Amino acid sequence: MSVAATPQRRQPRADSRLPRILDRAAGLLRDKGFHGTSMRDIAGAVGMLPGSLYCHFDSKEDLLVAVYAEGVRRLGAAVDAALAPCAAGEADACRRLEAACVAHLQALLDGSDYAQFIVRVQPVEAPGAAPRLVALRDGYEQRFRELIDALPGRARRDHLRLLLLGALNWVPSWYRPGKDSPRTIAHGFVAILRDGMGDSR
Amino acid sequence: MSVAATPQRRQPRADSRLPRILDRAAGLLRDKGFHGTSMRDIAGAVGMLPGSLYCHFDSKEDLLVAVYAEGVRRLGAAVDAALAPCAAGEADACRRLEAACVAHLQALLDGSDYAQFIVRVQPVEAPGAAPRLVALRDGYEQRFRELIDALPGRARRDHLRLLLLGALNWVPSWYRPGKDSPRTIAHGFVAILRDGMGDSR
Amino acid sequence: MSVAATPQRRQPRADSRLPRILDRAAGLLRDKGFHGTSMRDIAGAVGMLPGSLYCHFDSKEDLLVAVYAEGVRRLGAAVDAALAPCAAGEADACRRLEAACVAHLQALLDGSDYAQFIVRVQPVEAPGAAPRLVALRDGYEQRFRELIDALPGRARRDHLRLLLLGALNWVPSWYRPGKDSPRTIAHGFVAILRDGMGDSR
Amino acid sequence: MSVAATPQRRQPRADSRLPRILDRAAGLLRDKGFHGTSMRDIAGAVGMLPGSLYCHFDSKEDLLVAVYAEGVRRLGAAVDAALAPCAAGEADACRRLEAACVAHLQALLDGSDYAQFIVRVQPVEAPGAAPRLVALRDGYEQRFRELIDALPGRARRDHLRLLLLGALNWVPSWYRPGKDSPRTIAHGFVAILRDGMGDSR
DNA sequence: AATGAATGAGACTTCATTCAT
DNA sequence: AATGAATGAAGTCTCATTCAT
Repeated sequence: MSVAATPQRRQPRADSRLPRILDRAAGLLRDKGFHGTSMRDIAGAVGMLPGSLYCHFDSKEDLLVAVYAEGVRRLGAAVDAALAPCAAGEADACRRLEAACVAHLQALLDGSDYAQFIVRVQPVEAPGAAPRLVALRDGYEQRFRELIDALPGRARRDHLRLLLLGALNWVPSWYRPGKDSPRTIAHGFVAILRDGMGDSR
Repeated sequence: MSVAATPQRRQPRADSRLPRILDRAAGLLRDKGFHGTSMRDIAGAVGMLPGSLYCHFDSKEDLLVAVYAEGVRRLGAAVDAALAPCAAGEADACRRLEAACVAHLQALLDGSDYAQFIVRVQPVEAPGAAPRLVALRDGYEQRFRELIDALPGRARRDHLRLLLLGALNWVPSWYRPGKDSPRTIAHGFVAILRDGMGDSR
Repeated sequence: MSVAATPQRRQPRADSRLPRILDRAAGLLRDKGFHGTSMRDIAGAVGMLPGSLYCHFDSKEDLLVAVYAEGVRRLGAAVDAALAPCAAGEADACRRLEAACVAHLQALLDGSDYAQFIVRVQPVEAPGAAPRLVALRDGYEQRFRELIDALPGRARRDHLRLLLLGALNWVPSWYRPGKDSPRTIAHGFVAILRDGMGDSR
Repeated sequence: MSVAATPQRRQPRADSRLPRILDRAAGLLRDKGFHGTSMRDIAGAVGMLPGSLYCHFDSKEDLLVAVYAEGVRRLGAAVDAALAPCAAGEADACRRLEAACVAHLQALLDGSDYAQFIVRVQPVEAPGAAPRLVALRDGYEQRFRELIDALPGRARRDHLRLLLLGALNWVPSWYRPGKDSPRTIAHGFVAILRDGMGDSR
């Protein structure tokens, strides 16, 4: 009786340069956008030849999706970690939202290149990748959907969520380090939403 | 013999193709961004050859600035027109802001391609044009600075302005025609800011 | 009453390099085939840069079609010239066919690069161009269809035509200059077809 | 204790993938030519990686020669099998040629990919392999040289052979299955050569 | 015998821009 | 104001091939 055919290993080698590729690509894509970043740029930043990138990705759009997925994974992990200490009882709903916003904004402003890359690159720029990017983004934003649904109050949920996420995601376009910290900004935004403009202290 | 010497006109000829160039460029730049839109694309959309664009602009970045300037001019005019009926007394501050937001958002969602182009193209994409783009944008946003400074309430003015403008400018990335109208969304956002989430009706 | 808008001239400039491009491309394509000849090769042979070829053709396949069309034009003209002196009466049918075969084979062996290029490049090599190539080739071969239909005898017309054209077009793959001349070969082939192998003198 | 020392087998292992490589390569090379077929294509068709092909061949040209040799072997075997029943007496010379032509054309049209590959790929496409390819092809065509030398009649032997083989090899470029069978075409061609066009029945 | 990653060259094509006409 | 042709660089991607594992 023969042994079953041993499956050929499909797992990457230990010294794979793929993580480095994703990291550098995230930074370049954040700075210069999808069309402004060339495969040559990315390869050069990792110290490979442009063609070598195609050992890891079938196309530039596939590379974009891979970076996006890694970014969403990290951003989601950061928010989940910030939420972990707080229980999910309704009494804490507002505090939980605030914690998530702080984590989101910190990732966006202080963190690695991934978060800014995610809010900068518009799916429409890469038509072949757009559906996958939108799905990834939706998966992440589901967290905020649930947090906001758990809030008390009578404001329309969708308006609240879109107002908040839009405002947060727009911050990198005017943020300058050294003034208000991400935490301060996030607190300020949530306070305005909680109390309205007349009563924020 | 001619009638009284006609002063030489300084305004462009009636059949100039420049306005058409700006219009088409606005649409293409909105859809595909600065690096994603080629001079060839723009020329083709107007029915000229790429080289002919250089009769009107010295470079692609100059063209970008020209489109941006025209867009800011239109957007500013739309907001100014919306504000004209309301006096500037403090009593109306909140209503004036709301009118401006509605105009801004309508231009962004219903209007021509210019407004979306302006909120989509990031100055950083075109380094040589960035300072001029930022100056133009700031000139437009000055209106909101003044409107918000005129508001009563204790909330931080800069937080309020950045929260509001960020949220508004982010709308095109999720807006789908046929659901809430731009007016409804603008009202909703301003209501949340005015009253906080607990009390919006 | 205004004059009609003068149509903008679309005709090429007098010193166009397009004919040279076609000539050089024909030679290279004949020698190395479609996939074996690069745009770089062609551009280099004309003394231009690769990208400059795209002023004249939208793609490599379009260039191929242009060379093919020119080749078919020349080949057709050569055969037509050879047929011009002979009247089209049935009595001459066999002589007319012979004249056409001689002209075809001379073009194929002595003539410019175009004819050999045509019989060497298979339409299937360039899928996007294949239908156009086949149409061009059919247009040329129509001459032989008519010549053979005009022959007396009971042999199947299609077999005769395909036998003859196939044999002629295959000649370049074994022909060596200095032995039998194209004229001699053509005469020999036609004689065999006319008389059968037992009686050719 | 083992039975009489088994001589070490020199023949390839039963599970070798080499035959499959040759088969798939023949099909791809027939369809797309030497330059149009990549090592990646071939590897992919066999389910291996491109580099793995170099376990079997030192270069792409060597692979080409191997496929060509296998094709010539098969084609020769088919013709030899068709000739086997007929004795080699002069009385049968014409019938023997006809049998060989039928076998050749059947292999070319109905058979595996090898025969079409052989008549399609021109030795000149792969300079490093050309001499070997020509030698292999000549070895095969020697059969037809002898068959035609054995014919009665006064027609030039070389013209006859080249006319016939050229016409046969050109058939795949116009053949469409469903109309005349390979056998019918071969019979038609040989009849024309035997009797001339005036008398074919 | 085969893999997965990499190489270095080169593929086709497009880019912004120039310039004589 | 516009054209048509050209430039030189750069774009994404594929090529045959190598090699440690």
